[in-house]
Amino acid sequence: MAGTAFEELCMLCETLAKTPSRNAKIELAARFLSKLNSPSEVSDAVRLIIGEASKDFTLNLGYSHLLKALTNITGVGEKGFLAEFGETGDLGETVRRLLEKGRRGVQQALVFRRPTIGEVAGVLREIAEISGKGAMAKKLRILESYLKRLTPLEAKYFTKNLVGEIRHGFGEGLMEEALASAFQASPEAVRNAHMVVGSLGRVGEILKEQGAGSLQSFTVKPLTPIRPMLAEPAQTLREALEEHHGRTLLEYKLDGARVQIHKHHSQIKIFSRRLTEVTKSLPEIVELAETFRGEDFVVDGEVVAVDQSGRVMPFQEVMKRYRRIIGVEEALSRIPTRIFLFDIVYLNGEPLLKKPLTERRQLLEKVAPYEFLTPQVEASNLEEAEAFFEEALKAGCEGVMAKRPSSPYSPGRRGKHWLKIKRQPEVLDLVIVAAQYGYGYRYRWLSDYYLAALNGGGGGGRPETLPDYIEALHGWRFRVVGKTFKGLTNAEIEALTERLKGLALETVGRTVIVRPEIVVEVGFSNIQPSPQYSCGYALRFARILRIRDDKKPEEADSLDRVKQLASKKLEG
DNA sequence: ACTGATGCGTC
DNA sequence: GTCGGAC
DNA sequence: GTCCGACGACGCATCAGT
Repeated sequence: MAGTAFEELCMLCETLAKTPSRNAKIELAARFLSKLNSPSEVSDAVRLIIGEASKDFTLNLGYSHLLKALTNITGVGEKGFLAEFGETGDLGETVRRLLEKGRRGVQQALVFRRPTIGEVAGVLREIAEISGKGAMAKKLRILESYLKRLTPLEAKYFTKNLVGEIRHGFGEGLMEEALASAFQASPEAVRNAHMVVGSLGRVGEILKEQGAGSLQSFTVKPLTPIRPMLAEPAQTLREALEEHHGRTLLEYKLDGARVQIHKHHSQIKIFSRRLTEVTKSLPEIVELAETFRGEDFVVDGEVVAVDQSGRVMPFQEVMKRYRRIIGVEEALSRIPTRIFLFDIVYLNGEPLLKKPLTERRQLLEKVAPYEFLTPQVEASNLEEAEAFFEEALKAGCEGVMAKRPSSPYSPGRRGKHWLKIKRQPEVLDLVIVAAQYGYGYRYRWLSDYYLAALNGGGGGGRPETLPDYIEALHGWRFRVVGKTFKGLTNAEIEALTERLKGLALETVGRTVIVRPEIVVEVGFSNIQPSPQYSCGYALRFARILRIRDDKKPEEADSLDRVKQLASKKLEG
């Protein structure tokens, strides 16, 4: 049977982008999916529609290579490219327009038979599989020749899949619904299968091949990762207690990396939050898991870096271990890690997803020694909760988790069963020294802001990076400590854009350097040592709390204050 | 053998 | 990871 | 309540260029 044209999928996506109603989107996608010919076509289509393809296999092609390829095809330089990009803020749309202008793309495309969905997915897969010496050149050659044979519309969605920005408001959540509708399955069954299988494309394939009934058999099993359960943010402990009807289980929220440890007979595998395998990076955790009781299990936890005395180290430290595959042995002794387990979802042949948390915790305690469990208490009033929260902060945590005692383990879902309560953000008053035009729906606005502290002296070398250049232009009176795009409403961003344009000093690419006049109150979770900013510090999770029109730039916080806060944290 | 650019995955 | 906004 | 899109800093791996 002939495959379905990729062009049809592109037209669906165009329609999805124009359709605001979620139900209508689901209906459109479902109708499309149910028309497809084969399991593999459903799989490919699902991936290409929601941009799962670029996540499923790593292409190692991004903005720069795309620009190179496009320049080779159409002769447009970076300037022309940026000019066109500035019109829409969308890479895929930019490619479409440039090809249309060039005409060459169109005419070439007419020579060829229209590619099918399967062929397009195949090309992406082919690009992903290239590695080794000369890989980038090879990837570029394929990209170029393929862009040439595509129509502008096809090239638009090919590009979107390449860079992983589909931007039609139709993501995983709605695709689950669409698959359910297309193949007469219940959304819960599809969701459940997705949690266990990890890839929606694969779920679609199974649905087409074996029908809705086959989804029932999907459940957690060792050595196959499942999506980890997630938590929803909550502001206060009081809120958490109320949500959980006056009784909640509190746990340390450690600042590390999520791990899922599987044991099957003697084999151990460790998976990350996004289900990539990190077993090789954490040999000491593997060794430890071998000593746990139980033939088969799947446990969930957080791995953190610790110092020689066992104190929890900052997040950056654990990242030096987490995905390392070169020099693991050397790093092993330099940066020891420690595991804190908080859940178990499978034990000796039995899935535990539906069992209440309290029961799972009891089983976990039988599998792993106490010292490897995340500290947990039951709190039934605010005093108990607050005491535990303080204790958690003293131990170097970001805050606590509050979990409903009766809750099941819902893989991949974020809900009120698990709440995370972080400590209050720290606050600084900083100056906006430059701003960058946004992407997607924010492309017309200066939506991303360079934040700077007053300089007490220092700096003044030769500018090497854009932040350096900004600082130099301001006579090194300010030092950039981070960037943020968060915290303002669209209306505020729009208004701020106008103000900033009025303060413009110089434009570099999509960045506008401005007179340092606007002071903003910035909330953040942490100050980290920065290899990127020449002042040596950077804010983590910065967001604007409010614009401080009552403050002059001279009244902003100083870099010295930043340093003080950073060192206080280390002692804390 | 080393460095810088680029991409990806962690939070 | 956080945030605002749309459904 | 749920989903989506817009983007932050950082560390590691890989590849290209020298």
